[in-house]
Amino acid sequence: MKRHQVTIIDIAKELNISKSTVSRALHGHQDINEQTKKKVLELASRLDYQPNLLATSLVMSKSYTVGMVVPEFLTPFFPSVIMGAQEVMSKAGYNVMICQSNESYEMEVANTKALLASRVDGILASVTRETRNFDHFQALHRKGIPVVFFNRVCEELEVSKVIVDDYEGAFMAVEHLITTGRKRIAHLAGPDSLIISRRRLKGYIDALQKHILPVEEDLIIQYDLTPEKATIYVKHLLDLPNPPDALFAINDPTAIAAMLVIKDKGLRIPQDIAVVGFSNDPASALIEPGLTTVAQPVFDIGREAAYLFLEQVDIDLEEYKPQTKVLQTKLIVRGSSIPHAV
Amino acid sequence: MKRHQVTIIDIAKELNISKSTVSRALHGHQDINEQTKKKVLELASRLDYQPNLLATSLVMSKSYTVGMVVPEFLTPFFPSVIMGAQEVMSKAGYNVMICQSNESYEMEVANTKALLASRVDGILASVTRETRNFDHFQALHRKGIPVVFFNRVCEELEVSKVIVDDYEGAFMAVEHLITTGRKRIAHLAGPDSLIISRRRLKGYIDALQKHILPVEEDLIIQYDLTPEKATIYVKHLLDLPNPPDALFAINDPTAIAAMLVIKDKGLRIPQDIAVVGFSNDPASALIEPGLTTVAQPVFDIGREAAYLFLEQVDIDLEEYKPQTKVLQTKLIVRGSSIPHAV
DNA sequence: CTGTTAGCGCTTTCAA
DNA sequence: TTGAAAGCGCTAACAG
Repeated sequence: MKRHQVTIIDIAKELNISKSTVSRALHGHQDINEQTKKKVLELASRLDYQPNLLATSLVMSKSYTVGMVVPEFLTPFFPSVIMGAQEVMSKAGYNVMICQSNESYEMEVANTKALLASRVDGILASVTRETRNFDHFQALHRKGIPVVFFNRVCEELEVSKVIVDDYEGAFMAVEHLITTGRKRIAHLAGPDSLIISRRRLKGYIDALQKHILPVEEDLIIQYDLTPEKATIYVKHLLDLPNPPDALFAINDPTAIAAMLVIKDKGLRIPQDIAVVGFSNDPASALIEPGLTTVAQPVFDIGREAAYLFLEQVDIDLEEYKPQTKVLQTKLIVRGSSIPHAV
Repeated sequence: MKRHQVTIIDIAKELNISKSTVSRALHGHQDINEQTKKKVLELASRLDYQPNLLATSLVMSKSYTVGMVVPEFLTPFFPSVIMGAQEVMSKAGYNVMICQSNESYEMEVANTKALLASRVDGILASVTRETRNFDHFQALHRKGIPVVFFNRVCEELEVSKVIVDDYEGAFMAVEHLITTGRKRIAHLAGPDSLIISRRRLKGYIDALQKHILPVEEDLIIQYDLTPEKATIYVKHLLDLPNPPDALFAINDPTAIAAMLVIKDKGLRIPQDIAVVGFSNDPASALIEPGLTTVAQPVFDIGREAAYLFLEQVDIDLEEYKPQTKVLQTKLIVRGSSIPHAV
């Protein structure tokens, strides 16, 4: 159905010049007659000429496009990261192809394949909660395509990464609970496959130990981050013979799900049980009481990932030493941990 | 830096056959020797051959990619629509390129240009709150590239659209407020440029008139959907000598912003003032009291948009008659309009 | 069943 | 300053 789109050949014919000249005029090469250049530009805009990126990319072996694959984007966390990355990428003349794996390993693999087929110049990725095999990223890396992980990274791969100081954030959060008088702090943790889970868990444990509090196995629950499971496990924790007086959740959605269960049970937050999350999603300020949480510099995560890509895109694979940027977190105290706080 | 990626020529050389044969083997054409086919497939997978979509698209003048441009994706509304569209597009063998215009007209224009440069086969779009000129979409349409609008559509363009019954939704919402005893219902409306604003406003007015309630100019405020402005206008409404006893907001973010202002002022929701939103964002169930709102079938919006694209992609431009799908909304009653509701 | 050829739209030497 | 020619990776007639 498509009418033939305008090409440089159309312009060349119309002007009785060669397509090479048109190409040069369009790109403002130096050795070009001002007259012809002007004519070309005029005609191009009159015909609404749009360069065919497919053709350019093919001949240049460079698409000026990077792929971004995120596990979900219903929560504002990843969209914010994407916006940060887009900001710096578009300034650098790159397009960003956004893929969403929907927390499915298979989708993630399909996404990376599709991006590879589109010959992206690089990939910025955060893996799904079920990804345990990283061959698809390994393959990209072997093919010389820069990969930058952010947030949910793969430790084994020797590529650049941007993460936040999950350990420190978790430590602060739990220490805050301890110094405000909590004795039995439960932790609803993420799956062991995600490094962020392991690091936040470590922060939790170390904070307890620093303050000489016991680390109790049955107060630590690792789960797969599906919302329904969160509800089940929180109920389980509350029904314990000796229930916790505080809960540190791996992320805000988990914490919010927990708060709903707690309120539903008629328990008071924070009097009966305090809750702390991680991420500072906008929803954490809406719920009542406000959710105490660990804020991450979302836009910066995206920006830094983009910078790390740009640093390596035009240099030799061998010359590049992967880097890991660690961004700082910040504790946001609200009413879910301290009565009468905001 | 990029090592040369494996091509069909590499495979052909290795096997001492022609690249056409390789191409045929890869695509399972009928006239191909089972033996050679098997050898090709084996070698291809051994070398981790990935077809170059750029080349294929170029020669076929078809990219099997559609672009989606949305005004924002920090709120789950558009991401959900995207997921719906992605579901049907990927089943049909298409990739989806997601662009986010950040509510900026200029970004939107840039997005469409970039998609055109990537030679997408079609575009599914929802315009920004500031878009008043639609030449960029007009241009696509003239070039024979199918455009499907959803949610925030352009009425003037003769292309397919999917919308929800905004009028009906608004009418139901306001009628609900009236039948639960509200007399002075304010409306925080969207900008006049968006048809959804106009239709929801009309639903509001007609509901009032049906119930013989006056339509008061100073209870209707049109605004540009920026969060800060919402706050200002709600304060203004509350400070009126004769303040409203109910507020119907153009969407949930606006309604939630309003609730925060109202609570901040020490007024009770819904006793002093009832609030109703539009969209049924997840946050509307989290805030207290729960926000009464009009639910839209978000995934279906995306799915329908995708179907409308697929219907027209392979037929002649002249043969296709644009359609408008209107999906139904549903009123979700929560505590912000009725005491003791959920 | 397979190879040869042309061409998709573009950039880039190399000559003129 | 410009044109001719080659080639990016692939598909699709057209012969054989």
